[in-house]
Amino acid sequence: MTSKQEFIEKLRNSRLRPTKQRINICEVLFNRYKTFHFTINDLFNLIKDKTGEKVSLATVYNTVHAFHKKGYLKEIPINSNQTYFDTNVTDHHHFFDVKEEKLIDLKNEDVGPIEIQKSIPGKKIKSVEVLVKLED
Amino acid sequence: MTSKQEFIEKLRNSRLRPTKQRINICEVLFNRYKTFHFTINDLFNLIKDKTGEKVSLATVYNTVHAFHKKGYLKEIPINSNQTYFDTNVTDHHHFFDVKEEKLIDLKNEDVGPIEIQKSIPGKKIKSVEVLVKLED
DNA sequence: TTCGTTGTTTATAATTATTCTAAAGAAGAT
DNA sequence: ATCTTCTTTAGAATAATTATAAACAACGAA
Ligand SMILES: [Mn+2]
Ligand SMILES: [Mn+2]
Ligand SMILES: [Zn+2]
Ligand SMILES: [Zn+2]
Repeated sequence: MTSKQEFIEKLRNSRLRPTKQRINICEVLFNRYKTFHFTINDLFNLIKDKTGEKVSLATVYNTVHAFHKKGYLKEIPINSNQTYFDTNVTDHHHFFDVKEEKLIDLKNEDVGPIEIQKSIPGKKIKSVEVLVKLED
Repeated sequence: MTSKQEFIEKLRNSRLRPTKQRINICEVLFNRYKTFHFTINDLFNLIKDKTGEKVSLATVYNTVHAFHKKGYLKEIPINSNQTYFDTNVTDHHHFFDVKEEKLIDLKNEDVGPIEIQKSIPGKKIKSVEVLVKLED
């Protein structure tokens, strides 16, 4: 996903109007080779840096939540003062470098298949996530 | 762990003075048959309910952090507005019922062994936690 | 293209979990 | 008892996130 046209289509397909702000956010989030792990604040700053245009913090929050809801972003469960998101929405797991406060992808094959043997009546499994904390 | 004397010893062993407040908190946290998953606010309210004595919120925070540092409590990585803690400090994993906002223990045998095949130079693994989100 | 509608952005305020501060109090040692 | 050190506490400060509501932009129909 690389061109502005594609972002516009992507937004249209989700019934999100393709505004200048959302397209800029798409550029920062999705115009990359590698997966991107970020906090709202990371993103907020990168938008200014990479596009030269400022988007209000409220819009960054709104858009990230909209993309999350549409399945374009994944929320990574860690305890931090800030919430982390991930552009890689496939099933995968993470290292979290506690000192650097950085997430690193783990491929499924790096972890192996996880079979949950217990079940709770009336509930079904929504996601299975492994978090591996790293220290020096 | 059941008697007040034991809590006093436990606190002394950790070089934490056995104050009335800390002992009350121990009663609520550790005088139970089953593991206990809680937020600071849960605990704050339970102390009043179960002991009849009020402990200030700041002390609840201080004590939970002290116990966490001493290894008497485990912090559970989930994305929530509040931080969850666990009196079960053994290696184990969790279900998180997203609707009820409740944690449920998973025994290691319910998940199976997890072998991380990837390593990061200069870093070592501190913990491996599986979080299974549940929906209706 | 214009117009009315609906969705979006924004600055700013509100909320809320958590941490900090500093003074009063309690525990421990001598 | 006295001194020191640790602890508790109310309240203030911090900081991430969410809510508000007015200005603005995209859309679709005329
Ligand atoms: Mn979200
Ligand atoms: Mn802690
Ligand atoms: Zn990832
Ligand atoms: Zn547990």
